Amino acid sequence: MYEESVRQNRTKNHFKLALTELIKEQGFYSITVKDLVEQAQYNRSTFYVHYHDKFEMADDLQHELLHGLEEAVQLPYKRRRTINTEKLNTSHFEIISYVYQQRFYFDLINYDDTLPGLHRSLPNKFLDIYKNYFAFETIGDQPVNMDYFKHYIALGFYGLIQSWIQGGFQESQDDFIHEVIELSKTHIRSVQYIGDL
Amino acid sequence: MYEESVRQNRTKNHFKLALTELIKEQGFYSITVKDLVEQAQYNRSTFYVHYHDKFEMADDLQHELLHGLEEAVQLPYKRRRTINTEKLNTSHFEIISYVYQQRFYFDLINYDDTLPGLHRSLPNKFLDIYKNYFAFETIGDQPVNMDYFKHYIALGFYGLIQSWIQGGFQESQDDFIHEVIELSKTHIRSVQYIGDL
DNA sequence: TAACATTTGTCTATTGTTTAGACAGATCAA
DNA sequence: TTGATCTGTCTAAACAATAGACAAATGTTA
Repeated sequence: MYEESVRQNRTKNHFKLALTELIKEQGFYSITVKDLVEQAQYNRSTFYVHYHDKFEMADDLQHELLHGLEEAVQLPYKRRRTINTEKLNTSHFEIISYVYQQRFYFDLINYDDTLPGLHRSLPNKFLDIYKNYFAFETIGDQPVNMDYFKHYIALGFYGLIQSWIQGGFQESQDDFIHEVIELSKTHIRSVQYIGDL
Repeated sequence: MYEESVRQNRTKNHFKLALTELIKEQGFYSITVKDLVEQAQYNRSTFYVHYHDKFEMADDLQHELLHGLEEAVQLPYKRRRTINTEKLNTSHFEIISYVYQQRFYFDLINYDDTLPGLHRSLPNKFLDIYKNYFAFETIGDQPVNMDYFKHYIALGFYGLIQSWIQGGFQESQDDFIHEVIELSKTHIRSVQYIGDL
């Protein structure tokens, strides 16, 4: 496994930024490598040093974003917020924080001709996270189909994030968190993060 | 006069970004070169390749911003907005556009311990611009002290920009432009841009 | 104020990224 | 079908970024 140097990452980040800008302007499909290097202000050779083609690059960006979400969930409690977390666990804050911090990129879900596969992979990542990192307790003794339940919760949370993104992040991060808490009080009362047990 | 390469400018921009972030975090005075290179993720040697010290760098950033304002005024009419410009000339739109586009940097006026001299140089630049690029017609036949008048108009416009910045750009660019137009209807009816004559 | 630690500014040699330019083949548009 | 543009690959050369050392200046603490 090769480590990527700081310099290489810097260059790749410039390309990712350029790609995102161009997707918003003209859509993914019509973008050429020439467009990319002009936007990013690099030589065409430089692009090929880092990527084989624009699809590899799009994958790289997409994986980075999805991986970032997963990492956010696993963050230790250092960065815990000074907010009443009675009903919402820390991981949810970290996810929201990460999305907001990377909002320029997550904004890509507002476009149709965007990172290939993003519209499927992003909700799927939320599902994954709920499957792998969260445990639930049922309230009362009525039996629940846990698989359905996780789908329900995961996609519900994704829906909230989605509407926040689609609204152009009108609400501040803190306002949004409060909204989510209010909603969770009525609907996801039983969520428990494994790390909390 | 040496031309700076694209690569050099890219590096300098990273440093300028880092400087701005650090000013907002800890103020200008206490920033060391070490802090800067850590924030910008460069080697300390690299900093000294581009700048003699942090003051030279701060000057560079400050001049870039002021110069950008002046260039905005001189922009041709290509980028003219599709808005009713009856009462406000194109240059005002360009200034507002530039400030918004560079809002991360102009935000620096909200800090006390910031780019040295910025709190004087910025309003002065507005004055300069009014002196050098705008001509006025007096309405009616009462004589007006033109020097006073330009100070009045220039600082007034700066005040509007300032409160927009200080409010964290709450209003959208278009909303703000409309506000300015409304105000200008009552107060700066006689402004004429030389290029418009 | 003495001792210690940190930061500064300058310098060299080395590393490694970015570059220009060429090429044949693929794709696009008229 | 022709001409134009874009692709992917490859070189050698240009150049920016780096590690590391140094003496001097500055800051900190006892």
